[in-house]
Order: sequence, then C-alpha cells, then structure tokens
Amino acid sequence: MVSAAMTSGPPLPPPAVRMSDVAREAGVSPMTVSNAFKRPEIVLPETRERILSAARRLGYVPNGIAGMLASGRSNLVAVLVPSIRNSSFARTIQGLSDALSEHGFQLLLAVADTADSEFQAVESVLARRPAGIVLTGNEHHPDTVRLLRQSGVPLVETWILSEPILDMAVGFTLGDAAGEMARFLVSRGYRHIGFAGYLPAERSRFLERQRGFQSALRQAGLRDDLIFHADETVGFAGGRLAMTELRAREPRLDALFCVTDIFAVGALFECQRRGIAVPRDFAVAGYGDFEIAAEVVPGLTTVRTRGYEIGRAAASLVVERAAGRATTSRVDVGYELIIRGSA
Amino acid sequence: MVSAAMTSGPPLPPPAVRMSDVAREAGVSPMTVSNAFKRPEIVLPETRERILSAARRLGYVPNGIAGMLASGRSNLVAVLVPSIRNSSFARTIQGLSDALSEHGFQLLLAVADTADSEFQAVESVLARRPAGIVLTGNEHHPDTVRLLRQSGVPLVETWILSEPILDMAVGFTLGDAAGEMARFLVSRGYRHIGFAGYLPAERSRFLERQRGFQSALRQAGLRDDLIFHADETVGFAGGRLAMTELRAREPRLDALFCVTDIFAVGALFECQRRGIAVPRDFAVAGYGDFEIAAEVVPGLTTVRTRGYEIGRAAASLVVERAAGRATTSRVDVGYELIIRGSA
DNA sequence: TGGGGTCGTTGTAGCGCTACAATTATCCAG
DNA sequence: CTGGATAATTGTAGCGCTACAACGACCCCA
Repeated sequence: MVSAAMTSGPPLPPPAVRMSDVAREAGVSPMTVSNAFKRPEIVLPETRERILSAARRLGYVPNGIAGMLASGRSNLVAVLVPSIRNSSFARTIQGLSDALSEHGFQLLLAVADTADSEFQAVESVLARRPAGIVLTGNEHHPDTVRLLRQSGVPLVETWILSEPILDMAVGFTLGDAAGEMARFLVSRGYRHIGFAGYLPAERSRFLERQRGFQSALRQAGLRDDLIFHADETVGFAGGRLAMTELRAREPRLDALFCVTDIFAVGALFECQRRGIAVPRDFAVAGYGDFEIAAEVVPGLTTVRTRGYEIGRAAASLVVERAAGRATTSRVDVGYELIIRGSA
Repeated sequence: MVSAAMTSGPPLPPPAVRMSDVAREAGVSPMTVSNAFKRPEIVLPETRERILSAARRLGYVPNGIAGMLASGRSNLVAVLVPSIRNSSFARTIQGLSDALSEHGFQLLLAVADTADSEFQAVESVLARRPAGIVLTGNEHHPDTVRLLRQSGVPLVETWILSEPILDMAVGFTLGDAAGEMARFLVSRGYRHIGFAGYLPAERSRFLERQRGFQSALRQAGLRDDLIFHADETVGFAGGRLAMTELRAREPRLDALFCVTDIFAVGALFECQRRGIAVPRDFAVAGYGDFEIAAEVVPGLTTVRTRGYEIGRAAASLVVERAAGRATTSRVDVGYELIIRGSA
C-alpha cells in the first residue's frame, strides 16, 4: 500500500466514540453508562456525574440506532400530509412537532399527495419501526390499509372523525361546519349561494364539506347545484374563476362559500376589482381562518379550524399509547364560525 | 398463569416477520434475501421473484433499524428550520422532500427557533446518525457548531451564502437583493424610504437584508435610519405598525420596504384603509414573492427567492456526498426582482 | 481432460446497544 | 455477629440485519 490517499470513496468518518469507550474512561461497565443515560435514577449520582463528564470529554453521542434495535422501542413518529404549503397542515405539523419534542420524540415527515405515493411513504416509513404514524384524512388505498393494519403500529388519522377509522382519530365533524356556514348565509338573507371547491378526483377529502353545504341548502329549499371545482394547483385565482363561472350560470348569485380561505380571499379581491359591494350585494365565506382572513378588508367570515390543536392531540395519542397507557381514541377539537365583515 | 389478558402494558405487537422467515419460506439463505432487496442485480431473476413473492405472502417489511446498524449507512436526512409557517421554509421543505424521496431518502424534521432548541435538536438528531443535516442560516451557537463538526455528518446551510459556512451551503447573497430593491425604489423617484423588519435579537438572519438596504440608501445620499422593528409574532399587522410609526417620525415617508411579503401586504391594506394612493403617493415593496403578492391589488413589487430550489439543491448536495461523489459545496440559486404595481 | 474464470449463493462475524438475571456491596434487625 | 433485605453494578445474550470472504457449480478454452 502506497498511501491512504489512494483509497476511493468518501473520506472515512472519524471512528465514532462508543459506549464502551465512555465506560472505560469512567471506570465502569458499559451497562452502567447505558443506565446513566436512560435510567439516571438507578445510578449513584456521583457515578453518573463521572460518566457524564467522561462522555462530554470524549464527545460521545449515543447511537440511537443500536439502542432501538436492542430495545425494540423507537422514539420516532411519522407524519404523512398531502401538502405542507397548506397553512392548516403546517399548523398541524407545528403542533405535532411541539408536543413530540416535549416528550423526546422525533418527527419523520412524508409528503404524499396521491394514493401511490402514500403507499410508498407508508412502506418506507414502516421500515423504521416508528412508535406511531399520523395520517391525514381517512381515505387510503386498501393496500395501504392492509400494510398499516398488520404493522401493529399505533395510527392516528387527523382532520376527520368519521368512519371508517383505522385506530385513533383527531378532528371534528367536517360536514357540520360547512352546513352551519351555509345556514348562516341563508339566515343573512342570501339566496343564491355558490360553492367553490377542488376537483373531487384529487381531493376527495374536501368532498365532505361540499356535501354538508349542499344538504343544508336543500333543507332551506334553495338550489344546491352552484358548484365550481378548481384544479388543486390554483391558489387565490380559484375564487376569481369561481365567481366568473358561477355568475355566468346564475346571474343572481349573491354568495360564495369557499373550501379554503385562499379561494375566498381571491373572491374578495375579485369583488374589489369588479366594484361589487361586500357584504351588501355579495357575501364571501371561507374555511380555515388563515391569518389573512383577519387582515383583508372587509374581514373574511370563515370557519376556524384548530390545526395546531389537532397536531398536539395526535401527538398525545401516540405518546400515551407508546407509554402503554390506555387512552381515548377519538378527540374532537371542534371548530368555530368566525363572523367578520364579508358575510 | 391464568390468562394472557392479565398481562399489563401495551398489547403485544404481533411477532414481526424477519428476514430469516422469508428465507425459509423461499428456500434460500437470509443473505440472499438481503441481496434480493438491496442488490437485485446480483440475484438470479427467478430466485429474486421467489423471494419477493414469499415476502409478499408473509407481509415482510424489512427492519431498517437493523439494516442501518449493520451497514453503518442511513437514508435519513435531518432538516432544522426555525419555523414551518413561514412560506419560504415550507417551500424549502417541499423541495427537500421531493428530491429526497426520489433518491429513497427520508426526512426528519426538527423545528427549532432558538439557539437552545437548535442545540437540543442537533443532539437528538445526531443520535440517529443521519446521512446529512440541513440547517437554516449560518448563525449557530458555538456548542452546536462543535457538535456538528465532530459528528462528521455532511452539513448544508441554506438561505445564505456568506461565511462562515460549516461545510456546504445553498442560497444567494442576501444583502444584494435588499440593496437592489432599495436602488430600484430610488430610481423610481422615492426619497424617504423606510424599512420594516424583525427585532434583530430574535431574527438576526434578517439583519443582512437591513444592512444591504441601508448601505444602498447611503450610497444614494438618502437617509437610512427610517427603520422599524416588529416582534416576530406579528403577521400582516407589522406593515400597519411600521407605517404608523415611520410616518410619525418622517411625514414625508413615501416608500416602505418590508423583510417579508406579509408585512408588505399588511402595509398595502393599511394604505387602502387610509386612502393613500399606491404607487402614486406611496410605494410598498416586499420580500419573498409569496403567492399573495401576485393577487393583491395593486400587485406587490417584491424579491422572488427560490425556496423550492434551495430545498432541492440542498438535497442533492447531501445525496451526492452520501454516494461518495465529490461535488460543489456552494450553490447560488439566485433571486429576482419582481416589479408589479405597488412600486 | 483439466485449470481458471465467472456467476450465484452461503456461513460467519459482528454493528452498538439494552433486557434481564446474577452479582457484589451496604445496611439494619434480631 | 449474622441472615436477609435493599441498592448499585455487572456479564451474558441477542436485537435483525449486512460485509466479506469463501464456496460450489458451471463454462470455456487450451
């Protein structure tokens, strides 16, 4: 061998410090080092101190991989969301992250927006033997369901509370919120109320809102077919498009309920451009109570969902289950109609 | 023993299927099963097929934990962001997620917004021996830096390109963008230009924008002290507050540059409320080109940053490094001034 | 016909840690 | 002073997989 520089491949990582190195340095057995970290209360304080300082001196970072393999426990929770740009899911993730880190758990994030990618994500996530998996919605491919079921991993579905639920769930009854908003619009005197949503094929999780909305209108004796569907990629533009199309179909259109505040704000902007007086001649209502809802002029009437709390609650369910404590398996975080100036 | 039901603790997970079970079922050695999954090309196609079908039949999910321990390789990349609500970081995470999943890597997300929590996050993340760590900004506590350095894990700092850089970085030169925007405002004839930012103590990563802005104004011979700092928690309200305070300090204020489109949109709304004509009497410029920038009326002039590309590029750097291929360690994704109606 | 190459497969030896039972040291009641 | 509890520490075995070198079967060419 001529020179180490001939070696190919990545530069060798510095030989990692192992638990046994710390043990030697501190003059104890490896097992005591393990205990000093994982069950400090059973180690004599002075021994513990000696071990910790040895660890510090050597720059020891425990190898969690080995620990998990040996113990069969993992402090990892996987989260599957369809998107993270969506402000609601971002809040949920924040809630999860906050609550999990309080309990020493880590967050594995997978963004999966199709049945296929969800299956793939579940498959690769399961390889890590997570302590729990947090899913969005309750619509999954049968193969995905089978995989999840037989894994035995605690499951939490979020943002819904309707059957079928795989294991545990955190959310609120979706249709109710949309129905309540529809009834509110009716009570304010609006009579030709449109709905702006996403194409059902892509986002069937939004379908429930539409159904709740429609049945409320039918019960009020109003037409329930002023439905507009936008592609998932449109943002604010969705509101504009909905207004254009629905007003063409029904010139007397006097209110628009949107699946998302983003659409709703887009619709408000469009009213501004066209000089339509809101809420006198036209009402706009949204869903989500995103930050912008309180800032636009007039303020947006919307459904406040509690994404952050959903995240925290989901984290709790997993943590409790991991600790072996029996807990509730359904959490209703509720929702709230926020009445501002737009309706 | 009377009954299994007496056992306390969580219900026992069903005994997991191991690689050796699959091997027995397929009539090969465990090693061949391993090869069939990890290096399919060296296994006879028919053997491989037999193994895969046995695996499917038994519902085998490989134990990645054991695999990592044995191989010393991990397909996990950790990302540390100060916040996920911020639209820019959300884009970066999306880019990372997309690019990583294409290469079979997974994403460990840690939200850390203080030096302390960053240290904690790094510590716990390192226990998992990730293939790389993606950080935000280049300002870290010395202890964090020490820990990161000695871990030998590939590091990518994002959203900056200025020294000191720990290992690799993806971003663009921050001050330049702010300076360019300042020069643009000057070129449009605005002369009393204010700046709305975050309190430096909390968000020193925004400080560079302020410095670039100020030095551009000085070079143009204009006053550079019309600076307003808001608390990090304010959203759209920041723009409103900035206008109120800065106009009180300088009644001739005719333009406002905001560190964030959110502030800028808030300022625009405030102009609407007060009946100030934009851009005739007052200019507003933002930073980020968030979706809303194109939708407000008038459209917001802003700096378009490329968060998604930053994420993808960061992922590439880590993946390339993990594959042992030497790569560049600096990537400049650039930025762009987007001129709309607000300035 | 046999030596050497190739291909596909396999046995062995850990990876670094933790569960659990065994061990020693310590203390107090009788 | 001794038996038996209690506290602190330790040795052993193994978690499920992969690296690596060794192996046998087969083929080709001399």
